[in-house]
Amino acid sequence: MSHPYGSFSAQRMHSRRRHGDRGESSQSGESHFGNHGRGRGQGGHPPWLKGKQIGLYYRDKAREMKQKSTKVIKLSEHVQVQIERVLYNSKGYYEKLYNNAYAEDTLHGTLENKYMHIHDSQFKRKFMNMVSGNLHENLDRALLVKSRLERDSDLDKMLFNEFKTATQEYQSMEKIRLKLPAHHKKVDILRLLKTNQVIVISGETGCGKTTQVPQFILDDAIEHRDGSVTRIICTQPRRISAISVAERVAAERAERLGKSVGFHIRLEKVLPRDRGSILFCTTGMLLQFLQGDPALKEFSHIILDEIHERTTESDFILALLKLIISKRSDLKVLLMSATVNPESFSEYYNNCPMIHIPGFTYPVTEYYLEDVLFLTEFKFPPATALPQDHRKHIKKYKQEQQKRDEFQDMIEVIDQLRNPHSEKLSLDLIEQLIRKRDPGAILVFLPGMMDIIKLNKIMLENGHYPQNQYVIYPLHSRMPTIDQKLIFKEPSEGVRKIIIATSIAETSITIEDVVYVIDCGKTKYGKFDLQKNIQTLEPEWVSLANARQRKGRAGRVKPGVCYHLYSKAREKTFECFPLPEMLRTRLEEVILQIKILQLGKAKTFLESVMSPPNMKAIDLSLDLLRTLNALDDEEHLTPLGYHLAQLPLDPRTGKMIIWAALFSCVEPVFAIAASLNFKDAFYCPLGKEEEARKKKLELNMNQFSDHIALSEALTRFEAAYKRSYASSFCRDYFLSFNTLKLLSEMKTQFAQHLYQMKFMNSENPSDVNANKNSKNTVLIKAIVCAGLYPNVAVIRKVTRNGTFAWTPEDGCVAIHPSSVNDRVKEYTSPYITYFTKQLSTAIYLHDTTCVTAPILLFAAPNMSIRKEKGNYFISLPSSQNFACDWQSAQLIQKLQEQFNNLLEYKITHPGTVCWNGFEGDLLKALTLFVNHSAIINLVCQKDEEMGFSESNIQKCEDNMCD
DNA sequence: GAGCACTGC
Repeated sequence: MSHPYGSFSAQRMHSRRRHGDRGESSQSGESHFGNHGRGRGQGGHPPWLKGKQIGLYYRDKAREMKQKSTKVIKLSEHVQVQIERVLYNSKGYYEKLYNNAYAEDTLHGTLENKYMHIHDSQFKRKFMNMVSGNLHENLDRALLVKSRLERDSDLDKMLFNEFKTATQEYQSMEKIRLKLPAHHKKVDILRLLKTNQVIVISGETGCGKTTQVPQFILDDAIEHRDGSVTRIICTQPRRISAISVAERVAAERAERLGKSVGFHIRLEKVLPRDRGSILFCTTGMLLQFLQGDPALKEFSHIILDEIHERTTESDFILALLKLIISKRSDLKVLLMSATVNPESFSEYYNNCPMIHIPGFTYPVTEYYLEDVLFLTEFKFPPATALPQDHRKHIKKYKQEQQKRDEFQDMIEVIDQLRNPHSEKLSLDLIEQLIRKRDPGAILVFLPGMMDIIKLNKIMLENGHYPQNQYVIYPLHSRMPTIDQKLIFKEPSEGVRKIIIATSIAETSITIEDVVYVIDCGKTKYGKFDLQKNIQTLEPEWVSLANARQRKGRAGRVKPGVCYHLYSKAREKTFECFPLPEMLRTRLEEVILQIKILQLGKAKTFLESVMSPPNMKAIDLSLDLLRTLNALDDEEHLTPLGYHLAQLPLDPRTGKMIIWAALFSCVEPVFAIAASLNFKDAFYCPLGKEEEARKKKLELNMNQFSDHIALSEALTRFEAAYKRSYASSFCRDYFLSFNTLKLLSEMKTQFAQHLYQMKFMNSENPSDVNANKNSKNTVLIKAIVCAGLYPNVAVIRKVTRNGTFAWTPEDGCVAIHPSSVNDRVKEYTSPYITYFTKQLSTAIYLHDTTCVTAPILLFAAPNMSIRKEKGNYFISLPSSQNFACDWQSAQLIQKLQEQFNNLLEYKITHPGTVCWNGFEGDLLKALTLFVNHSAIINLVCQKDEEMGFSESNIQKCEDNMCD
């Protein structure tokens, strides 16, 4: 019987001969010239060479040196045999499964033909419906289906009677409700709603719109015996607010959650009764409901709250609701926003009516930088970079004014404002301002963590803030708040509370007793730079809306004071609102949503949102989705895209968990996917940064991987949780208990999804059959790399200032100091894969895993083999090249083809892997391959070609020092 | 030597 890959033998001979040739010539080179150094003084080239020959001699010698330092990929005999065996068995395997229907029919146009090779199954039916449907047909179809909101007169009567027999508790709560400003608008709102399908309600925090408006509607419906056809949904941008608002409303109705009021957020819900009820949920949750209920037949009223925040989710739903209401004339929509520009929402909804609820807050006195400078007599450091004539001008100006003593202070202030430093954040100015305030809690807004750390340090070290008189709380999403409850309480007599916060204190965290707000006027914005094609995070001036929100934080319990640390003139340059999120972020997930809701072409739909994103941004995201094989050339969802669109994950991490299910290693990969998508649980504890870093290094277990550290943290947390010492574990390792708890619950959610998709046999993420390879760290890294591919960088230089790597798109990048791979003495491999790359003070890779060449070859979707001057190279789409042994390269490529076949089959025929058959053997061979300890170096490209010269690294370092 | 803030059947 002839070997199916018999041709390999001949080629092997061929390749050996080629290598032999070079071997001989290099040997002869050595023997001729010995160990001569390069310099002429040491002998240099042989004396008999002349002119051009000398040049050629050095060229060849350089090549020779390069060749010697380049190690070549060559599979060990053992691995070769395994791969060859699998390849032998692969012959005809998928053709048989596909019934030969596959090759010819993929060429023809219609979708039915295109996916003919997929066997009839539940998956195929669902998938075909999805790819061939459109929203209008779906809405028409959905409207024919009977809704739960059918009139039921008995129920109407029952709800009415229940409502009329209000308890004492209800009545006492009602007294408080009647005092809210919203109450005075109750009649107007209900009247407006009767004659209009859509209305806009504006009002500041404290006016009671969020808690009262849904109740106005519900109570009115019940009183008019419409309870059985009323179900109100009210969306909130944050999980916490969905819960707390629901709790508040239930309390006002003297009920427990779950009767007429409930909430639903990811991983947690208390649902109210089906009818005659209000459901508070996160905006993302409504988006999920839309997948199963495109006409929103389950609801009579949709209330979108806080739409002025312009999140991607609320902007998306605003556009989608416009389509839905045209087919559902009985659906009422209420858009609720702060008083910033409610007109824009009205205009977007065909000039629908607006109603304003005045808010109630105590007056807040505002001061600007000029006032603050006057007050503190603060001086900025001298401006050194001022143009000469400018300085002369000031001098002259000052001389003229010198005599007018009464204005001297004012003039000095103006002089200070001319100093360019007045535009920069001055922590010293803030500290002096804090020191001179009268009693009352102070809230300071700063742009980022470094500023919080520095200000905290200044205050602790300058001796003006003794612990018995001051208590300082740094507030940042990545910092543990030492005593979470104390921060909300009034401190004891004679003690001053100072909170140093980021924009987290603008909306997410409310501290009631704040009297003074110090607003530095800057915040960090995450954006997407289309020109440079990179995510950025840089401090910028806040918008007027943010500034107003910050000011409002001072007047919650009594009149307050707000100090803006920018001039009145600077304020004139501020934008009215922050840029809508949809214009700042990548659009892959939005596009997948458009596809799963069957809204047609991404560009067409996105043109209909309030602030349509740039076409280039859409193209970039479409390109990535095609690279990931989630969309095809006609922008249709592929079978993989269909799965990915249903997962509550970004598509790259979604791909990761599907692969993990196939390779039976779900626990660690779920942990990593959850951490990358949600947030990692590592805290940055003030003053204990080094200790925390050591703990993270310990969890990395010498694997050179932040991702492994994330996984290990969750594994140990879960073990600790079972034995009830999770809290102390979190304390010891500087981890967030709440984050880890949520991450752990997300793992279960992923398992449920993959179970429904049939990639797992159990809804339990710890199921043994789904975790056969969970201890295989190299495989975990390989799957992480496959999900993150082509995010690969090559480490080039470790300096005192940091670790620098190279990526094809950006050239020089730096590894973020929080990564376990920052400034490692010796890396196991120069390649690192990463999830987040962000431009701040430098281009940083935030989370990294060191990966070997075999892992990269495994992660890449394809590779090419080329021959150059007698040597063979494997080239990857992510720009790495490896010198290789010809036969090994062939085997690796064939193995990859077989793996791609397996993936395509599995994705179109969801199921778990049978480990005792061909599939199992193939995956085992791949696992063996990624574990191959091939000692392989990067084929040395010239530094200049990589854009990686010494001067470039220097530039990178200089930027960082700024 | 450093990551604004959110969110998902």
